[in-house]
Amino acid sequence: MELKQQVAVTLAEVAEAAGVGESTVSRVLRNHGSFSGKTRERVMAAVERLGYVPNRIAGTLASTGSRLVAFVIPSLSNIVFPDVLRGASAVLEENRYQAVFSVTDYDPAKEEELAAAMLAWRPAAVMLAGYEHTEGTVKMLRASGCRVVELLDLDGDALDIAVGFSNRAAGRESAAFLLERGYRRIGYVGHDLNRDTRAGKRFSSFCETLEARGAPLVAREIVADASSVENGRLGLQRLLARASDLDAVYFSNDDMALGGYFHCLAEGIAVPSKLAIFGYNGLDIGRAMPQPLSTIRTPRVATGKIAAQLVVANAPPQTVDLGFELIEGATA
Amino acid sequence: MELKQQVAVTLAEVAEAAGVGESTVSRVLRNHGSFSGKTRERVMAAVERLGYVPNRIAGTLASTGSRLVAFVIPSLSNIVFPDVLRGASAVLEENRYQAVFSVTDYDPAKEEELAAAMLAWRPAAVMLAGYEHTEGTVKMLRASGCRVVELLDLDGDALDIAVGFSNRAAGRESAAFLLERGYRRIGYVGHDLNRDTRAGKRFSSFCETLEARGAPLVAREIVADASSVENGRLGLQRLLARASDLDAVYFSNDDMALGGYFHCLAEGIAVPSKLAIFGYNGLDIGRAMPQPLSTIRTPRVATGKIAAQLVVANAPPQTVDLGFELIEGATA
DNA sequence: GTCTATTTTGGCAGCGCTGCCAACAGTGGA
DNA sequence: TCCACTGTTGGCAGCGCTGCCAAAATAGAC
Repeated sequence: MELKQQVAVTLAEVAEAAGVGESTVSRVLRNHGSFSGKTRERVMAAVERLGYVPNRIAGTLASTGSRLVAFVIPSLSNIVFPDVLRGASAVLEENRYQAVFSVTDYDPAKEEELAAAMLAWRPAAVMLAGYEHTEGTVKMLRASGCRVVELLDLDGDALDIAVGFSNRAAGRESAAFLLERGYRRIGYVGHDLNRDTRAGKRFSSFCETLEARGAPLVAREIVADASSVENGRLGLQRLLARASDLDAVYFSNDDMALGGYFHCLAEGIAVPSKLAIFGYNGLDIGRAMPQPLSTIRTPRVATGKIAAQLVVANAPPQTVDLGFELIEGATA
Repeated sequence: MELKQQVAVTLAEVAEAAGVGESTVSRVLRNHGSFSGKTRERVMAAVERLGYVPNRIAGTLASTGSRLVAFVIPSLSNIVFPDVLRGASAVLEENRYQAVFSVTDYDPAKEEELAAAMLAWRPAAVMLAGYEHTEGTVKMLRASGCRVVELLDLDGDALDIAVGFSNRAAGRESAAFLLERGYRRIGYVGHDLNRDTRAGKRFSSFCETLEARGAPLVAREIVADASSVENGRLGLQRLLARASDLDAVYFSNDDMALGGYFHCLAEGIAVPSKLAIFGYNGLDIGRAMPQPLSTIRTPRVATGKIAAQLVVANAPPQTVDLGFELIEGATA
């Protein structure tokens, strides 16, 4: 196929071809320092002619900071994280930063391992989900000297920068909403809470609110693996098998809720008159449903965007609460 | 907050602390070359004590190849690409490779720009979606000497490695399926085809097949922006407003199809007796619908996985057809 | 035309690591 | 005891770039 010309063109070769010094080429290419217009042209011509592509590895080593931003995220199946990446990547690309990522699969030990691997690239910042990290991870991040951004959670103490919203508040407001609508026999269908600690926080504050108002959770069904539409459907089916007289169900997220809604459609359970459904995330799909999903819309893309902006601007340590929005749909 | 100890620990410091030479530390850490057990222990103790994190930037510069794999993908909203990343990232992490990505937003010019930025990191491989690249991109990739993997499309000529399936075949089989089921007045609802060239290929071979069998496409509706459930719903609504007597609609993907299904639910259009719906992608959500979605399941995760494996193994140039599976759901 | 202020330029020492090579042990056999 | 061998080890020259500094060129002032 193509012949691998392993030997890439170097700065020195460009300098020679343009008949100038290396540092001059470097200055021209980075548009930094001073040089004459004539020099600039000659350098650019040589760059063009040789097809020179600067070596950022060398550049980063020689200068101080890298323009890499490392994302250590729990999952790519849960749309939340692609959304965050999407918000961040636009800002990063504009500012000529590069996004690197790895996926922990919600495993703190793996997070530690991957964070270490990331730090080896000396990134400008490391972005992580939430506050629950191993001691080792925290120690490493602290010692690294690079910026740390914790995303999508505000219920805890930030290491450096935190951007997101309160999951506890989300759980609380969801409960309050259902109670205000008059639901009293409320159930829950969720996915693995030990791993997804943010879902766990929502659930526990949801339950606390219900109890405080005298209508404690009636039943719950936790599916073993990750959240999905199918698991939501299955979860609701199982929950109703055990507690058929529920009047509302809170789901760990919109995917699960959609599954629950499908179950109701398939079984002819009237929503919300017979059973109300409430989700979490505010995915676009919820708006397109025959009955718009009642849920909480979270600022996922904005979280990524703001996080990236703060990193690019090298902002001081801070916590940014982007809030969330309760969507009064037609399912609860 | 945390004090930034900008000065990271270096190999030399570890060597000094352990009372050995730099190369010895390097050998121990990479488990490469020979060294005694005693030396190993002393080195590891020093590493632990100082909290040393190797600098991969320097390592990569000094050695030949980098362990970076660059993904230049069109979108993160379309679940297809997170799925591919997911498949790849597991393999890459196992092999201590690092994934870097950027998002082109389906813009070839942006792809060129971003590919150039990626090449500056001297990645081991660049992964791109499909075959449609600018001349500049192709030239750059060829000259770079790094592996190039083109994903999710096989209808064209590969630069180096290609992994995916034929979108034309997918369009053809979708058409054949609908025709065999007896549908004759078929419409199409899709999203921006100029940008998503793979959707364009599916559509054109779909139409060709219909025509060849004497039942040309009756009507089509192309929504302006990206695919989404809402756009699918809206698209079908508009399409039916113009052509109310269709008996089947082919959607550009499952998101769009789901939107169409929701429209039917909301309007009381019986599926599939009054109107059949056919999608593309085989998302999990389709299985959980009250009526499972008829669609084509594409090997998205596997595409990422195989691509990563080939890169890790430094396999020779090749084209891998992973095929796809037609799902006979209940909507067509 | 001289002299100073300013702009433009090149040389070169690193950045932290790897890879090569030479030096230095141990080990067993003669 | 000496020799050849295998197993360990350290020194040091880069990898390709940036940043500093001094030198050279140019411009401006008189």
